[in-house]
Amino acid sequence: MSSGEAVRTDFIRDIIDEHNRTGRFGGRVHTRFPPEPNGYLHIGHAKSICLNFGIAQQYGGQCNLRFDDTNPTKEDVEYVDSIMEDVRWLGFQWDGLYYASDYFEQLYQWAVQLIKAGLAYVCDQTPEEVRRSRGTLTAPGQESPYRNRTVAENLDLFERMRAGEFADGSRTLRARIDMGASNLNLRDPVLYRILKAEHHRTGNKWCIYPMYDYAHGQSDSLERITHSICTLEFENHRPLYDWFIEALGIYAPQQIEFARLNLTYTVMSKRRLLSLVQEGHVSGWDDPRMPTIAGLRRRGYTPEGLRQFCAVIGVTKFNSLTEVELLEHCLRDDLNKRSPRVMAVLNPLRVVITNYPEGQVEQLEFINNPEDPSAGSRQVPFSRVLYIEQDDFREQAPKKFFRLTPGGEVRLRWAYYLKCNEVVKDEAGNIVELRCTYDPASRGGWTPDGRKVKATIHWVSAEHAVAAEVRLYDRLFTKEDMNDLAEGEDWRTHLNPRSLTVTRAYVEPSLAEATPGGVPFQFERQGYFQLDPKDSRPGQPVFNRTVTLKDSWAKIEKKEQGD
RNA sequence: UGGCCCUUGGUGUAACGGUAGCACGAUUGACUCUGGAUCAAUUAGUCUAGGUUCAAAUCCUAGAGGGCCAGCCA
Repeated sequence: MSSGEAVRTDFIRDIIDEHNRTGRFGGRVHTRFPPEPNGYLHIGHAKSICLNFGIAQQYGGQCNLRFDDTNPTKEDVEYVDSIMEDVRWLGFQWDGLYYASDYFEQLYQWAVQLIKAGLAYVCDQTPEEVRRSRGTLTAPGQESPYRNRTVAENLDLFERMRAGEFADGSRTLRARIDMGASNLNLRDPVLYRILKAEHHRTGNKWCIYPMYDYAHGQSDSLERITHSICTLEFENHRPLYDWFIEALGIYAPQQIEFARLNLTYTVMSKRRLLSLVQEGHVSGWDDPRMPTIAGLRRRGYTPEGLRQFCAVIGVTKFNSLTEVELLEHCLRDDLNKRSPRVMAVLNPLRVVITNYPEGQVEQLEFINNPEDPSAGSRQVPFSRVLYIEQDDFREQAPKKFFRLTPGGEVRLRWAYYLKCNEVVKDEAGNIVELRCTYDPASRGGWTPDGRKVKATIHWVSAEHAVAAEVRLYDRLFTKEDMNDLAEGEDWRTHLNPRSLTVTRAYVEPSLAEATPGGVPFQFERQGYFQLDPKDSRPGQPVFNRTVTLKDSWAKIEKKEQGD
């Protein structure tokens, strides 16, 4: 972690400090990040990753990466690979790499131990019967008629479950706890179910698979995890987590729960993200509009920016909704320092400088990054025909608009003063060209008479420009809180139809040599852009807009129109 | 309806019985060859009601509001 990222304290670190004071774990700190490989990681996982790996770093401890792969019907190696890539890209390296499936045999032996202790039994109830006998939030459940089978019978049945003698769903192994418990997780939870499915790592070795509750705590225990940090929805599971550890008489980690990240204008549930991909609302898990790590990476987000964001949002038990503006702030803050400034005209308007000699080309010096003098400068060609941004010219200038207007003068960035003399239109009345004059004495952007212009606009030389595709992204959804939907309302109805805009842009010649994965660029006055790693081709660059620059003109214009 | 958890400006958080602070956002101004960046200022808060205490955002009780739980998902 770089030095700029402050280590904050939070209630979890407070608990760890307390444990260190009392010596509960002998001063040891060992966390783990335990994703299920059933989807791509998203920015909510980044919060968890930064928390778990960050704590390990801060306390001189360790952090494991463990795949919680106990449900073969939903998991896949594609996800395993993407998860490892994402964790590394975020800047973390795990100490131990494990899979819950590594522990299947041990978990089985522990189940036998529970059966022998009279704490688990094989149940023949159908899923429907189990549901009916579980009771409700207010009423206790009824005990299963199979609850009092003998140890010998349970042992025999459980062994035959493993041997594949029974059909999927026909039997389960259940813990013998309390059907009247107010915490429903304690009403004889299922430990093992029969699932004749091929597992991405163990193949067909097993046809019974442990449930999350039965596998997770014991996996933590085996890895000598000290602090098992998870999200709030597992709070009700902690008594069960502790029950297994206690019943088995094994090493006891401490589970601690925190609130997951929610962001405005996006969805974070794996189910919804999967739907977006499968239903084609986005191009894939790494679509730059997705809140996935892969999507954010492709869009141009940096690990530093993401880590800073995770540091700034903090960790609490309060179910919050973080404004996406905070994320964007963290990104701009990082990008601003490191991005070379370049010229790109997104919506080109042709400008002919009538008093500039035909065929003449000048090389003008551009500062690469005013924030970073060591970034140096470069040469950019200037000639008689340029492209400027359509938005930078208004035939009828609104109030407070001080870019180019008929008869008005602006500065071309690092070049000359430019005055508009004539507007050329097509039959339909569209502006197709501006005929302008420049002031030869203003070379470099200053005039000897010291007269001022109110605006500086960007441009590219038409003859030298490189055509590029530029993809502009907006929020994926138009609704701020996607967890706050009306009864029966389909979340898809809030998809933003304008979340992607593609433009045919002209960029300065130096960008022809840009390579994917290289430095991010700031297109002056527009935003930060990164080459698309999938669709960009040499000579045919495709740029993704990572985030816009703050645009105070847009704000003024909106306000003026509102008045 | 039962259990568990949560509640500090618009948003995210800090304050560990003793001055309610920071960041984002918003607004205003300064500066500027990016209407960018930077800098400065302003804005705005302890869910309610009781109680304990010299003193409560903090402890207690009740209420209100929110979250999670009735998968052989995690």
